[in-house]
Amino acid sequence: MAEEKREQKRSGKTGGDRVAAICTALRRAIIERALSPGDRLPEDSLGERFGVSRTIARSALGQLAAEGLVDLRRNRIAVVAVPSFEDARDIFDIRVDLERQVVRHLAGKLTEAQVKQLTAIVEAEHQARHCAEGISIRLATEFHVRLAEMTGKPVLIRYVTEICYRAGLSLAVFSRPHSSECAVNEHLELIEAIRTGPADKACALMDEHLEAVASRALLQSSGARSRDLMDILAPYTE
Amino acid sequence: MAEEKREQKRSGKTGGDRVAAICTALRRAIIERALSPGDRLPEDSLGERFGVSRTIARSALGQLAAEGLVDLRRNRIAVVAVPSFEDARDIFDIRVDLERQVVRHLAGKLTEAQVKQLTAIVEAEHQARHCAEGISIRLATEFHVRLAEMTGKPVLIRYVTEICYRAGLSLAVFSRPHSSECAVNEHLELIEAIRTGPADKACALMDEHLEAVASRALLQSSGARSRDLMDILAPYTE
DNA sequence: CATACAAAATATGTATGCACTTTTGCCCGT
DNA sequence: ACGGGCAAAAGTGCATACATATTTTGTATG
Repeated sequence: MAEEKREQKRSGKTGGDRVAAICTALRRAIIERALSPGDRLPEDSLGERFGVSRTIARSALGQLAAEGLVDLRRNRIAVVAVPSFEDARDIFDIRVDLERQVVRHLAGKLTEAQVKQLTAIVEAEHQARHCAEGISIRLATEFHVRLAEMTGKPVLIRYVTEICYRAGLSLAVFSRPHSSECAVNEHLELIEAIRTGPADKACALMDEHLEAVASRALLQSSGARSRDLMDILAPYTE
Repeated sequence: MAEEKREQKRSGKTGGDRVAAICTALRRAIIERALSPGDRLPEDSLGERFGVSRTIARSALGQLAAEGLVDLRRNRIAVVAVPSFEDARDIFDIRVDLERQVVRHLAGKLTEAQVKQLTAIVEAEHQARHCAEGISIRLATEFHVRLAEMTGKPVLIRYVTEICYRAGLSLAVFSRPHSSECAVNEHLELIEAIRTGPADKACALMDEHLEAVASRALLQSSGARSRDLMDILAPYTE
């Protein structure tokens, strides 16, 4: 028992955790807005689509529900979660705290390779800016997740990642298209501040950035685009 | 199959979620230290114990793994998680931020009934102090969870609850017996500060309290009681 | 023509069976 | 005795079957 052997047999065939694969796919579909809040996720369909049984699909849904991305009610079809306005506000409040910790741990300690990696993401973000809305949003999220990963702290990574995805989902509910796209410049400034600046300065910038993202979406949108079919169709009823 | 239907007969068949029931039971067993970090949790045994099939037990384990209380590795028996020292530190760092938010939202806004409810918990904590170590720890955790619940913010409640349980588990690994028991007085002071005091004052007290709990355990223990069998047995190898 | 109601179609909840993996423990060669 | 290896036991991974719950569809009726 003195030694641990790496059992990395996960290539394609069996073994590679299929539940995790489905979770990853769904997370991405959600963050890219291929799936919208409220969209139905029947176990059968998922299983068929991913070539697994309901058992696996169900397990993946359970996992995503634990992450707050999916709403799971007894005997009911799972749906992509629909965060309330209050949820969105709370999610961003927590996000600010968590990411401040990330910045504090990283300030002045980024390696050259890390800076390059982050810059590459922002670059991709910039390129996807006009053609692919969904991709752009995913990359913006990935920027923050990567940042967290650079702390090397598993617990922090996990919570930041989860809260970032939930924030992205919240924005899908409350933000108008394109409202968060000026974030590209802010991301570049963040990299610079974290690389060079003192921790306090960098933290402040991150706070500012996140508050800006939240404000652009949460405050501007006059209290949520009501997803209720009745309200949506109101203007069309003659 | 054994003909035993020992429990779980609530509301006939449609039973309130049995997975959740098992999760609750296990969480409590862990926080009360009836289960220790590293203890094995075979699906069969759990299923038999709770009168359900492996399917349900497995699902519960998945849920707890998502909460960081259980370690789940492929083809291996699930075990109660064993947080590393770094994990424990990170968990407490995050906890401080989250609970500061709780206090900020609650400061000066506690109702009479809420104060009474909290006081009752601390009272029970005090009584359990000498006879039942596990119960005392659970009540201390419950105090913080209840506090979070009083914000009425589902997202915050969820994260605080989870992090409190993980913190409790961490203490099970790193703290010596009885090291966190003077917390009773601190809890009483907290109630008072939140009830009357300004938000900043109350937040500071909460920070202080949590840092104290963490310090008593994490710093005092000379760098973690290494759970590695090799190190543990070092003094015994004659 | 709108509504109520019944029944098919659809989906979830859970147990169980089988294949595969890990662990345990025994047996044998040295 | 001691260690190595092999086979049984124990445990997980996953699909499937069946019971139950929900949703939709179809139809009869006031």
